Amino acid sequence: MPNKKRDNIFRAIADPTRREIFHMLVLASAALSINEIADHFPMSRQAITKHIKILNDVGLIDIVPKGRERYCYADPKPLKEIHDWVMYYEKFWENKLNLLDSYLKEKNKKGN
Amino acid sequence: MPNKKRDNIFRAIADPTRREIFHMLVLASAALSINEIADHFPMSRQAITKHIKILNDVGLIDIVPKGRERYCYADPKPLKEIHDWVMYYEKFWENKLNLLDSYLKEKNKKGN
DNA sequence: TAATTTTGCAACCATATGGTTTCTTTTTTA
DNA sequence: TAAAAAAGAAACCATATGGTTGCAAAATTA
Repeated sequence: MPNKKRDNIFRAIADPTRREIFHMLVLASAALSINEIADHFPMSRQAITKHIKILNDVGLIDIVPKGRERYCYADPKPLKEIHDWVMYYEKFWENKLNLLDSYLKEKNKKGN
Repeated sequence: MPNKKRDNIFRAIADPTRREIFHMLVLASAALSINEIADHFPMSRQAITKHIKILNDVGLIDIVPKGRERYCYADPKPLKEIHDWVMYYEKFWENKLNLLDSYLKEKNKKGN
């Protein structure tokens, strides 16, 4: 049973440029237009527009049109999906213990 | 300043098949060989081998060769990178408040 | 109204990605 | 020792991805 929504958000945050756009918007005290965002990146406005569309599709960015501009706002709520996924495994790294460690310890004890 | 290690782990978990392989190994009480893993998926052993290599490269899977087999263990520790990234934004979805919400509220108050 | 600004749309391109198949090597088992 | 099993290596393929450029449309400004 594939979780398309989950897949999409994992994909959305996999790209470093998209994470940077998102981060910029979280830090910004005001909303930023497409051009204002694009100005901070070494690539074309169109490339940024595509990234913004992907972020918007998964709900990480809200867009409010105003005149000829479109103002972008970060919305971190969808990250809860990632949060829930990753927290499931927390106990493992917290313990600093995993199956391999146990295996190697057991192996040493037996001396083979 | 690009964080290559971070980029790689985000990329590694972006693929649903890789997340499933990883999850299978976390749940497994014992280590699993490549073939044992591949048997659970509708694709070829070689495809699975490639996924395992990517997971191994970022440290999410440890591999212990034993005879002609290679046993795989999940190691969730590298997920701390994802955890740290996502936790930065937690306060936002916890608040159920974001810039857009504030903007719209403000807008309503002013009645324009 | 004419020029400028902001954006969208569409075509295009190179490379990355996720998959396949075939063959070889190494190890185990019969 | 011969056959079978596990895995790696390499070539190949279709599509996805991240980028580009050029042009059109809508809104704003001079």
